[in-house]
Amino acid sequence: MDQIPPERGRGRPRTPILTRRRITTAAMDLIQNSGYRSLTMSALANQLGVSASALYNHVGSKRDIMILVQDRVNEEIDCSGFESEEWDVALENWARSYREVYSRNIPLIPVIAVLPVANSPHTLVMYEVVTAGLMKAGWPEPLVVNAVTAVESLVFGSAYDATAPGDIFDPGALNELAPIFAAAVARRNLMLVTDEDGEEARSGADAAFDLGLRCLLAGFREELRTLRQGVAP
Amino acid sequence: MDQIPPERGRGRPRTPILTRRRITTAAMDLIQNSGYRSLTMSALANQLGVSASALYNHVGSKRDIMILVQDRVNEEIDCSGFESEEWDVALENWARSYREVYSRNIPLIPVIAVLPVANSPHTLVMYEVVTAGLMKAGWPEPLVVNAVTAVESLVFGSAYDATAPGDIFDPGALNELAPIFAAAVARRNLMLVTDEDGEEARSGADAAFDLGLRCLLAGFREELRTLRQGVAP
DNA sequence: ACCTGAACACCGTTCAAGT
DNA sequence: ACCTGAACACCGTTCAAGT
Repeated sequence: MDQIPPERGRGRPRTPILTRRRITTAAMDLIQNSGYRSLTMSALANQLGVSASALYNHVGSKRDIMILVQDRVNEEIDCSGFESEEWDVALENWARSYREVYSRNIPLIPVIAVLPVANSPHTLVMYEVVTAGLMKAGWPEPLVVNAVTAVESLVFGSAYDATAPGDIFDPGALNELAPIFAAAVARRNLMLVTDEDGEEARSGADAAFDLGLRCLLAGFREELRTLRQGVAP
Repeated sequence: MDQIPPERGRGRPRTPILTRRRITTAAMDLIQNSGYRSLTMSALANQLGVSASALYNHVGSKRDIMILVQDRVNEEIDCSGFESEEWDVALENWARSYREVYSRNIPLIPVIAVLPVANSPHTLVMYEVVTAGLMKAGWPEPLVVNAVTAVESLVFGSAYDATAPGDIFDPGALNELAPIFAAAVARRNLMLVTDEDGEEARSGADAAFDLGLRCLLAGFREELRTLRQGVAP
């Protein structure tokens, strides 16, 4: 089936030093060790023992590398709940894992959010698992993609939030511009440390995500119930 | 009350060419006319008839300018619903306006999402209106900030989504990796053009945001109802 | 086909020098 | 105090030249 490609020219074929796989792995290592800020074409080339211009024999741009990284990162998202759990529990677990992964990979969000899913195999497999799980649970086919997208939107927004400084809502010197808001922020912060069942203090971002996800899922359940009763047009 | 500041040195005080206000306005003009990509320090300086280094007498960095722009952009968000409407209707209108504004200002999202609200007067006023509206409607004080944050997270994620290409979910050549997902995407697309009450085709991103916002608000209403009945610990 | 090294066209930012 | 002009330390990307 696989034919040995005909050799063009006279030289023997040489095994290339670089492959897209190796470039992706090196990029992941670099990110893991020194963060996205240090992922530059020359740093990446240096890590691979190669000159920066050599990378352009295998990828078209730095954005291409981000896309490769993104597909690999999506493998870390846990979809296992859809095998055994109820759809709403599975969806919640998936959303939590999704948020955790992207709060560690914030610079990927502008990339993935606008990126066609074609050519991203692991991403597609993830969507397949989630879609199949929802449809098996009786979700109507035309709504599934919208529901998944809505959860993703909440996840991306919340991932940003998770990386924000804890005092992001402190009004500071402009306190008198927003007294009611300032009081609510203070009350929220108090709540976070003295949570009834909480030995451990949660962050405001976590509490907001918890509330949002819980209410979104409650709304989903209600939506499904309404649709099943059948609404006459 | 306002005293004329004492003159230091011998020179008479000169009126500066540049102010933070003027810089912000020029930045907004530049963005409006040629987009965020063309907002560079030298282009901005050029627009103001000044050299790039002069800007650093008034702002510490380009990020500072983004923050000034962001506070001005937030003025465009419509909060008027909280004056007259029910809290859920007002919150929905606010979220829709918020998303519309930020889908035109995507590059601000990474800035605002992580930005302390202090020193952003218009942003604070917005939060004040929303918070006051929710609390007047009976929302418990410790939950208000979390609810607002959850809506914002959905809004930011959906704003990204709104700028994505329409065929973002087409599996392309990897179709066989995700057959169930591919079918659901096709079915969704069909739904969009043949919507029962829709003369006008909506985008998938709009449909997803509609579903997400509707369900989130339904969940909020249920949460409030439950809290009002009082749950004994 | 694949890699090197030099060069290009930008960035944001700094700083001595002027007034 | 505020602006200029030159310079700095980077970026991603291109391209002729080598093998």
